[in-house]
Formats: sequence, structure tokens, C-alpha cells
Amino acid sequence: MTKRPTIHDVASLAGVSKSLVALVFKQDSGVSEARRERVLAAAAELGYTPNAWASALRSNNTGFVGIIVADLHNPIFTEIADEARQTLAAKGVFSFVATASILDTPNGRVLDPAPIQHLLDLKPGSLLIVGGLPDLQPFSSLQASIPIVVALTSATTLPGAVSIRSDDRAAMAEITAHLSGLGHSTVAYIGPSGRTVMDDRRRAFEEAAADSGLRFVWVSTGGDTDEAAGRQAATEALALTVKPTAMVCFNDNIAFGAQDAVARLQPPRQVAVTGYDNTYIAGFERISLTTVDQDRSHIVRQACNLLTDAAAFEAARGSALLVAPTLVVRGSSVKLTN
Amino acid sequence: MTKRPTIHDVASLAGVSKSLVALVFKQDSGVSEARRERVLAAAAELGYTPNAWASALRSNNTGFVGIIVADLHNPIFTEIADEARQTLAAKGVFSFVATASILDTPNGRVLDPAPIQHLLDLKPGSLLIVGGLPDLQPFSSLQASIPIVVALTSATTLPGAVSIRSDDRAAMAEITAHLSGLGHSTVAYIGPSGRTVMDDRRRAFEEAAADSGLRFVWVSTGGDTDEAAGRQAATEALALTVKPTAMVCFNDNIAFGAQDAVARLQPPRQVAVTGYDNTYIAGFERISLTTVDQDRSHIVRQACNLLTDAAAFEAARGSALLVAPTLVVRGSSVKLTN
DNA sequence: TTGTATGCGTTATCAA
DNA sequence: TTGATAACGCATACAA
Repeated sequence: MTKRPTIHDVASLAGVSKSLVALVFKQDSGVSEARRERVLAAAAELGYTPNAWASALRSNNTGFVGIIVADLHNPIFTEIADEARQTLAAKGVFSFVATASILDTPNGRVLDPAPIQHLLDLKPGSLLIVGGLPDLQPFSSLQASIPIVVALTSATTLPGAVSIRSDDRAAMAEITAHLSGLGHSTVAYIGPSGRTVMDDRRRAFEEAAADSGLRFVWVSTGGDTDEAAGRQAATEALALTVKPTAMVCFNDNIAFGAQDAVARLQPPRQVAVTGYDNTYIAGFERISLTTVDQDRSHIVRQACNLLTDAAAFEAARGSALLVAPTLVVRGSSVKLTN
Repeated sequence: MTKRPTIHDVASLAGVSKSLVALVFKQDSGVSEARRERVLAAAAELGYTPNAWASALRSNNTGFVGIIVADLHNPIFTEIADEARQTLAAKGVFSFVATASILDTPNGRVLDPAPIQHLLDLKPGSLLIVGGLPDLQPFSSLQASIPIVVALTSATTLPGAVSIRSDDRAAMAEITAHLSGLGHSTVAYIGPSGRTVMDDRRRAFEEAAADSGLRFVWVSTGGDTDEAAGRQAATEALALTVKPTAMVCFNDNIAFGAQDAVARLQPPRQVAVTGYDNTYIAGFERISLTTVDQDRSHIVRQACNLLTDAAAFEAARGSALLVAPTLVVRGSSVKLTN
């Protein structure tokens, strides 16, 4: 194995001290042109690149952005993470994505501290958390020292963080208005409970549904947010004695499961389904899911700005930014027929 | 900010030397029960966890598995990465997922070396690469020193690595037999070219199609593998003078795009579509995509075994393991009607 | 402008 | 069995 060249190797090849090499790779000024070129040439010859983590160990600040994805299975999480990574890269800021790991224990779901801790050991200059985590405890001691932005959920237990999410009340008002306009009067809400977004969104639905004069029932998916849980809960909802003619789902994944449940109905029956997130799948012709667009790029832009501009973050610290959602109407929200 | 406790803090609280604390956290034996308990108690009180990267710096070996995901947009990549992470965690092995970043340059697509380099700086004990990368250069100097496993593609430029992928020839033979059994005789292949899996899979299709006596045409998606490229290429294919009655797609994402193109046909016309990967989306009732199942869990199990068992890896070094695929027949592969 | 010394949190080596 | 010391690759204060 060819060992990776270090600052030491470059220094000895260029015939200078290690400090000088460090200087060349840090600042623009403070080193003479002649030496700078010698160092750069030596570095190029050896193929040297700085070891960012060794430097982090020493300086306690690398300036990179740590990105934590709550769940790889939800496309909107990976899309946001990926877009953030690209946006930051365009600004010349490096980011590192880590995925959270949820452990199923007898006491319920717990956040595995290890992957998080490992990312934090890397000493990120700021942190972006995408999606809801069972537990924000590992970050509580950090919120004073680095900017933390939480996207797609609110960070109630992290008062020093900034959260950016779409306005659920506005979204649910649009959805219920849309459905009642289509003639629906009995609607089921299919979604989980337990964490902030989950409960907030459901309550937002319930208020909006009441305002629109809809009869509604909530069928829980437990703590799950995937299509399997959606399929199961929707199947239950469709078997209720007071049959809902529309199902409003917590997110797209659950809605896809609900669509499955509708497709399997015997005898066939048309039931409207709506989602939340506008993942790319919702736009497929065969899916055509009416859903709420969270304005991904706006969320990402805002998040990246806060993550890289300390003053902007301080000004926003502790606030919960709401982004205006848009209802994307597609074929899944069918008109009521009888 | 409360600083994270270090080995130093634990040592002074327990009234022992740092070396002893390190020993306690390293091995089971070699330290007296009395001291071990004192150290453990102190560590618990302070909430100490070792800083893995500082230890990597010194020991040159952390034992963790680095996982590189080629593309977050493809569900099978994230699913494999996630399942590998869980499988390794069950074995008590920590893994860290990094996502590759592809840069669009005038010279075509290039792998951004930075994220890769950063992961390698962490000194993984072994490496899992999920999906095809434009360039395996950054790993060439590494293949002698640590086990590298490449999943879902072959590593032609990395002779020291082990690749695990499904048998494209077997899969394509099944697909073409299935389609010709349904009465199809003119089939379009929708897929990219340029990298190994891309070209291999296409050639496998062409051979199988010829063997099955099918007429076929290839409509390229360029270098793209997403649904937008699939939609576009499939639209072209459907407009050909010799109209294909079936479209075999490189992967599920492209197939979803192809399904979109079919759905938009005016006047409506039934065209069979097949995919490759059996992502969870393919199983949705409204999608019902006939596709090739790569036997995810078998691939993951095999990969994780090689990544954690040095002897097993050495025995397999340089080989390309083929996993038997299964054709999952669903509603999208319609019978030929006229 | 350049070099020396020291420390980040850890492990490895060697004595005791 | 335990402790002192050096080193990993780098950054920073300070001296030259």
C-alpha cells in the first residue's frame, strides 16, 4: 500500500517546515511566492490532500456541514439532503451526510447514538437534521456552540435550533377545501402519532376538516410512516361502517399504501387519496397522487443560508420558519360519485 | 457548551492513568476487576464515549466499514446501503455511509474526489461501494490494503476488489422468454451506455433477444438512469415507425418513466414494460411493474460477510460473484393484443 | 516571512 | 498489572 502523503512529506520534498505547508493550504497571504510555488509543486507531485479530520481534531472547527438524514426510505429526506449537499458544494462548503439509525428496543424506538456521535466527533461547523428523529438529546449540548437547522419538522426540544418546515395548517386547509369542493363529506386521516410533526399535522387536519364541515376519523399507523403501514391502516379505514370517501395521508409513502388498499377493494370503489411531500413518485402518471408540495428548493436554500451565515443564524435562532406549501392536484383526488 | 469528556477526564476521575482507561475500552483482559469497575463507573458518570476518529488517527485502523452510495435517487442503492448498515450493526460492526457526488464537467461526468477522500481519511477497515461510479481511481491505491466490495456492478478497473451483482444474462433470458411467451415480437431496450453494468446489461439483453427470436432496437438514455431520461427515451421508442409492443428497461427508475410515456400515448395503446431492481415502488398496485429481483438480502449478506471476514475476502479477492436473479411478473407485462 | 514547540484524543511501546 | 512517553496529521502561538 502506498501511504497517503502527509504535510510532512510535502515539507521535506519542498525543503521547508511543516508549518509553512500548513500556511500555504490555509491562507492566501503570509507566504512568499517562491516558497508557495515550491510547496504547491511538491504537493502536486505527491498528490497530497490535507486530512480534514486530523485538522479538525486540532482546530476544533472544520467548517464542514454535517447532514443527518432521519430515514433513507423516504425520498423527500434523501432529496433534501442531496440538494443541500449540492447547494453547499456550489458555495464551496463541504458537507458530510450521515444516516440516523433507529433501534427497536423494548422501550420503543430509540435513536442509536453511535452514528450521530461519530458525526459529531468530526466536529462539524454546523448541522442540518433532515426529518424527525425520536430523540434530539444528543444535540442538546451542542446547540449553544454551533448552528443547528432542522428541516421538515420542528425542534421543540432544541430551543437553540432553527426549524424550517411547511405550514401544515395552510396545507390542510387547502386539502379539506379541495375535497369538500369535490363533494366529499366523510374523510379518514391516515397517519402516525407520537412526535411533533406527526401530531401537529394531524391536529392541523382535524381543525381544517372541522372548519370545512367534514366528518372525519383518524386511523393511526402507529409510529410508522411507510407504505406498508399506510396500506394496513387504510385497509382498516375502508372497512369502517361509516365508509370514508377520501383519505388524507400524513405523507406520500403512506398515501401510496392507501392507494394500494383502494386498488384492492372488492368490489371496486373509488376513494380519493391525498399525500404530503410531492415526492417524485407522486408525479408518475400511474400514481398521480394529489399531494402537498413543500417547496423543497426554498427550504434547502434557506437552510443552507443559515448554515453558512453565522449572523443570519443568530438572527433566526430559536425560530420556526414556515414555508408556504402548494397543493398539487392530480388524479388521485377524484370527485365524489354515487 | 459542555465539552465532551475525554479519556483524560475519565482517568483523573477514576484516579488512574489514561493508558489504563484505553485498555479497559479495548480489551477484556489485562486489567484488574477493581480498576476496571472504577474506570467504567467514572466513564458512565461522565458519559464518556471514545472518539473513534482520534483513535483512527493513531492506530491507522478503526475497523469500521465505509459505505459509499453512488446515487441517493435510486431506491435500490439506499435500500442496499441501509440493509448493509443494519446487518453490520447486528454483528457489532459500525459503518459510516457517505454519498458520492458526481460533477458535471465539460469532459463529462466526473467523480468528485472530495467526499470519497474524506471518507478514506477516516481510515475504514473495509469498503462497500454500492452502485456504479464514473471512476474507481480514488480506490486503486487502497485495494491492496483493505477489502473492497462493489455491489450491483462490476469493478473491472479494480482487480483487487470483489464485485457482487446479479446475473444479467440469466435475467434477460427470463425477460425475453417471458415477453415472447406473451406474443411480443418487437421489443425496445431503454437504457444508458458508457459504464460496465450499463453496457453489459444491454448486451445481455441483445443476446437473449436474438436467442428468443425477437426483433429489437435500443433507444439510449445517454448516461442517465432516472425516470426523466426513461420517459424521454421511451417516448422516442414509441414513435418509431416499427412500433415496439414491449419495452425492456435498464432499471426500475427508467421503467417508471417508460410507463409514463405509455400512459400518455394518444390514442391509448397497450405496451408491456419491464424493469430491473424490484424496488419497493415496483410493487405498488398502480405501478405493478414486472421486474427483476436482485435478491437484495443475499447480496447484502454476502457483502457483509466479505467485509468483516478477512480470510473470506482473501479467498474471493478479484472475483465477480453472480447472484441468481428472479423475474417478478406483475401487471405491466401485458399480453400482446391486436 | 519562516521555523520551533506544543497539543487535539487516542493508541502503542516500553519500563516499572 | 500499571504508568510514562511518544506519535498519528495537523494547527497555532510564539520565537526567530
